[in-house]
Amino acid sequence: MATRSDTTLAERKRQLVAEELRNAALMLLATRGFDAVTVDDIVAIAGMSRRTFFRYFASKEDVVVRFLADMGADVVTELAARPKNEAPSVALRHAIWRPLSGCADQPDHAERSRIVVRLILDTPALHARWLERQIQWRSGLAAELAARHDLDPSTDPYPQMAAGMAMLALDAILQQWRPGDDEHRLAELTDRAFAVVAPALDAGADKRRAVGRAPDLLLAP
Amino acid sequence: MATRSDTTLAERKRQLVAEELRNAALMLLATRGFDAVTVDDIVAIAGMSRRTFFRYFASKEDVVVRFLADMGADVVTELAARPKNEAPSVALRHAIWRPLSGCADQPDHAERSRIVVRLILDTPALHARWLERQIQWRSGLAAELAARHDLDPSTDPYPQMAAGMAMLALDAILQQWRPGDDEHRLAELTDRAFAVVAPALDAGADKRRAVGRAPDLLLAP
DNA sequence: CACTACTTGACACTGAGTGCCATCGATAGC
DNA sequence: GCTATCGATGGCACTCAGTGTCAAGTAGTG
Repeated sequence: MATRSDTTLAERKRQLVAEELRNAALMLLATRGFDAVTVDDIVAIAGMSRRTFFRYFASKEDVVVRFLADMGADVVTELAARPKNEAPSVALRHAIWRPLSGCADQPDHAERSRIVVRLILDTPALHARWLERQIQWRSGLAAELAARHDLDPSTDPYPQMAAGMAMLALDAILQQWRPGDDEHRLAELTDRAFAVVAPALDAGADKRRAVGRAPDLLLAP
Repeated sequence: MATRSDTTLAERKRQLVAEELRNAALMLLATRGFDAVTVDDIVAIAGMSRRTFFRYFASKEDVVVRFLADMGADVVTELAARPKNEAPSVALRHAIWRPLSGCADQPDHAERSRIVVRLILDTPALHARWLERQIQWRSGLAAELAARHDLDPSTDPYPQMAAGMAMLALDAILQQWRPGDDEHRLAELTDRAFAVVAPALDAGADKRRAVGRAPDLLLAP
């Protein structure tokens, strides 16, 4: 039996080590830039061996991306918790907002997150891994959306694309996140981003949606 | 002065070498899988040195991704060529369709392309690079869209997100591309994917679009 | 104390990617 | 016809990411 809820002593020790490594990594990467830092540099600061680093993180990119990766699970669970009759644009907007509000409430934690976001968006290698993560979330969101609206995800492109539009909104928000932005400003960015995709999100969720009215189809009707 | 248009002899020789390397690479990668093939394997088949490979391709991923990368430029130029008053959903649909129809007209070339697409979508490392490329196209498309509709891309999230939606559609199309699909089937997939995002594409392009009607905003009006 | 499970560090190894230099072949100028 | 030059190539050595393996240390448990 575990001593407390589900975190054993060993578990907490592991998290401590991981956090130590992450702190050292983020500090170096944010100041010197991604390519100018080697794993040896990181473990030298953290006072551990190179091998230990790779026991905790799958790659150098992983340290950075995982810092924001927990967001993904939050988004999916938040979407699942939204009322079933809610419009997709509203449910997804609140789902995306969940981790953002979590970032924004403590200013120091928010600033740290913002710096990591900038590092990711400005470093091609990190950006690629970040998008890879997003795809996993997208699949989770798509499955949830398909269930909510009783759609077949293997034939209907709506769930995947709706989830993708939520990710586009997230990207747009993070892209415009400026230093010193408070929670109010982030909420404003979120509302604006979702205003763009909302028409598609809400038009497509309905099974009896009107197709074929589109002009100039590649396939003549 | 060049002997013919803009391709010198040396230029054509370079392209020939690149094609030889690409053929060897694609053949091996498609049969054995991405991780099971080393660059040494590739150059052994192509009969060249390891060093030469990296003079033509920036990375192992690059060989595969560049095979489809020329699509990007086509899409942007096609969008620029569409009539200025055309609805965004129509213009973008035809822009995306351009490289797809180019793929689909010769069955053998189409099948080769389809296999490469599957390899990319099924290999995480390749998928990440593929998305990295898409980001570049997205910026190009966004710039073109901003110009078409006289929007300021630094403040208005529409151009970037609209370009992103076009990429989502492209992803959905490629994801559903099955063996033996002819041009007609690809056109059908394209129409269906764009039917999903069209409402947002066409609602957002208009400067005087209605915002604030969205229910349950994060910011109370 | 002995046993077990887990973590760590050290070493060696593969493979990607880069810098450097010697060489070869084609072309231009004498 | 000879040579200087330029670009492409190959070979070599190097850095760095990432992995497998093994020995040692450090808990908890009987």
